[in-house]
Amino acid sequence: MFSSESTGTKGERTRARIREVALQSFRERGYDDTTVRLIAEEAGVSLGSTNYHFPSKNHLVQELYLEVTRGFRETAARRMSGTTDLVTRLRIAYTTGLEVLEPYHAFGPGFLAAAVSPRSPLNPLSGESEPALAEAVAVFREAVAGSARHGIPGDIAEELPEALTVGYLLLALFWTYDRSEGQRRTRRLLDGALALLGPALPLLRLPAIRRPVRELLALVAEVRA
Amino acid sequence: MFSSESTGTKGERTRARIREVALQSFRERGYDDTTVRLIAEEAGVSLGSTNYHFPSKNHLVQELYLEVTRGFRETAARRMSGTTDLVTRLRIAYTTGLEVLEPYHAFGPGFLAAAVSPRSPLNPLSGESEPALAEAVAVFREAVAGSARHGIPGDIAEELPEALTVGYLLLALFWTYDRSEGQRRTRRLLDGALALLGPALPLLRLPAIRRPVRELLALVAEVRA
DNA sequence: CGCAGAATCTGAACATGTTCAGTTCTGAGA
DNA sequence: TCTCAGAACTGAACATGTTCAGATTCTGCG
Repeated sequence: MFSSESTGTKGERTRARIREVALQSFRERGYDDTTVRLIAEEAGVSLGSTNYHFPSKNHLVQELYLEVTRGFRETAARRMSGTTDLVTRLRIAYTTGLEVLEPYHAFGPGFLAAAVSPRSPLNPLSGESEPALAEAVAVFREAVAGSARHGIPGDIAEELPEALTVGYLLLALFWTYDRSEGQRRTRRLLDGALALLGPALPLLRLPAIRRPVRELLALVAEVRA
Repeated sequence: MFSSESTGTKGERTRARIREVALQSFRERGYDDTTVRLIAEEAGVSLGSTNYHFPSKNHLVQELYLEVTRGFRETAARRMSGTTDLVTRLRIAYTTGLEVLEPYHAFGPGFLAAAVSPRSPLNPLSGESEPALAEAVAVFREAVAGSARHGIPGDIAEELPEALTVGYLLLALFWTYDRSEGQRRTRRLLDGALALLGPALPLLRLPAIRRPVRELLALVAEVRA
């Protein structure tokens, strides 16, 4: 509520008001039921005004992304500070990542449909989402950086944060589809993957494993919309 | 062109004509530039008529799916018949899967956006896509069934085809994002994954590996929109 | 053949995101 | 205080997918 206070130019205030009304509506009504006309009405501006401040409806969701990923980063960083074990830190990162998405699960499909197209500015991998994506990558970079004795070869460790972030996006994709109570299945998927990570890490010392893994990580890390 | 011949009831003929015009347009113009009004005009029917025969635009893409996956199954089956090595068979299956998608790469984003939402009938994992998905699962079931001495524990082999199909969908997702010439990067991703599969298969005999893998496969195999 | 009911078809109307030509307002400098 | 360029805003118009009440055509039966 404070951000729509009377600070900045008139334009900035209007923009903030639209932003706030939109985010509130996305949270309450989801993506589809939040129409641009509704936002305009609740913000007390005309239809055209929303498009003056935000080029498209998707740009408004972008603002939501940013808010969510910022919370992600802060919470995850705080929680990870207690341990230096890589797998444990990753578990915290992923679990927190699912937690911040929680309030939006009911609306997952709507957001997902708008988000997944490579052309959409809403796509987490698109250039316009870069700030939000950067927050997520930072979480995993910290997760890796703060861990000790994980014995991961340097060249692989370097690509890891980006690849782990893609992993988070895939986990979120699974989560969107997951209709089990409390998204229990997604948790199990995460548990299984992490359980595999422990025994698998030492294998990275074998060239027959390390070489393809490095190649895969590089490809995945570079994926961009 | 034969399917719009004068066979069946009048309704069936109109339906076939609409279907044909739509598929042709999807191939030429992609998803977005194929408007329902355009289809109606080219098929010589009214706007409402298309919605009488196909409840929505997405249902028309469903028809395209089916045609593509049928080609996928036929071609893959023919090509796999020469070998019994699991990894080789999988390579053939996945490579063929990418090949049948080839003509649509330019329009990937449009189709993808329409397809990915769990609510969309267009979603490969939705109930309405079941026939198309079944064709794909059949490809991978055959790939596994026709291979010899792969040494995969029975309980895991059972879930494998469904999980491999999800793998194909993810590969297609990566492919959609892949803007490298001829989607070279996707091929490399596939190569890397398959290179990992060879050395990894024997590890399935270790309980610490097998247990989480089985859990993961089960979760992934059951994913439905 | 004639007719009733079902199948098929029609086009206007609606909701929604987006565009844009034009209008109003704001604030810095004279 | 006055001016005016640019910022901010407006609402009509457009494109598109979908819906629906009604018109038209077809089909089988007497």
